[in-house]
Amino acid sequence: MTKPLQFSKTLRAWMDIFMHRSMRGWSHFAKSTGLSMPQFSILMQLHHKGSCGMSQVSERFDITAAAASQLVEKLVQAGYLERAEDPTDRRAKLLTLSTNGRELINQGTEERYRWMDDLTAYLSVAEREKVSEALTLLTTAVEKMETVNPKS
Amino acid sequence: MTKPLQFSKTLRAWMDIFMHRSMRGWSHFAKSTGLSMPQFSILMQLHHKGSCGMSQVSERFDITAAAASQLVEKLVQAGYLERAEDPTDRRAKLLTLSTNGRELINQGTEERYRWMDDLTAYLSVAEREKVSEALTLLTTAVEKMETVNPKS
DNA sequence: TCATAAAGTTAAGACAACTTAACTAAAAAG
DNA sequence: CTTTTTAGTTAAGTTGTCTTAACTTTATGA
Repeated sequence: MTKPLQFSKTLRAWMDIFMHRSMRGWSHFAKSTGLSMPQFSILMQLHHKGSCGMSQVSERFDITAAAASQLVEKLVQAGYLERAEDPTDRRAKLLTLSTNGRELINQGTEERYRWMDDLTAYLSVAEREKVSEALTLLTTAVEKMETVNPKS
Repeated sequence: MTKPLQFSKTLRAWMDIFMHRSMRGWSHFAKSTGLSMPQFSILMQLHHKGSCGMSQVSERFDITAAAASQLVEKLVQAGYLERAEDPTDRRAKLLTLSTNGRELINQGTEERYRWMDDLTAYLSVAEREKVSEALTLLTTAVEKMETVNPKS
């Protein structure tokens, strides 16, 4: 057992459930903050990448530089983003989350993760151990994969 | 080891990576089909729930009945959704995915899952086994949780 | 050094997703 | 058997995202 196909099936079953629940929480939270989905997504990207330029934003979301510029402008106005000049290239901008932005994302993350924490109650200690190990395996596997074949 | 806090941390680390990658694939695919995110989300909901009425759509996405009606109308026009009269309540409608709709979602699912399949290459057979077991545990835990405290 | 490319902004307008308001039709309630 | 509630639609108008086009400024390369 646990042939590639079986493995794949398990992954997908989990992913289905997981995605469905995560998305609900995610979009709900975005709405509660008053931010649109595209705006929120940009904050999420910055949360992940740490910082990037305008062009990375337009690439990532497949929109024109103009659209990216306008979305970012709103986020800067709202105080969630800092837009500084890139010292190594004065044409470019360096986008980073502001303290408020970081707080917002952390809070959203918190809410989206809560249901997963609740899962703990439905697992024995031994099961938690197993799950914990397995997810660590997956996490490091993804990291390996990304160093070999980086996509962002 | 594997105290609640540790467990929680592992879950979150995995979730972070997972969400980021999934979302990329998901929104990319939605765009490639020509559907907007709200439209695609409705198809996803139907994929999960099997079928539902108009009011469930407006509840789920926190939009007015009018907005839901208009979005659904487009999806029906595009041939992804069937909108039939509910035999038990002639005011209500029964929304279901059409064959095309189902195909579309399956194809999207396929693409969104591919990177996870690629993960297989970075895990030993023993590791796959562990991960598989763990995800099964998680999946059944969620199912338990949902029967106790249903949210959709 | 001069031309061209690249990063970003701004303005004008297209379009999709929403909203409210006014409606039809069917069910529930009194 | 009226009255009220529920489910959904349609129309008009608002707003936000996105595009193209015309720009400014800085970097690159011939």
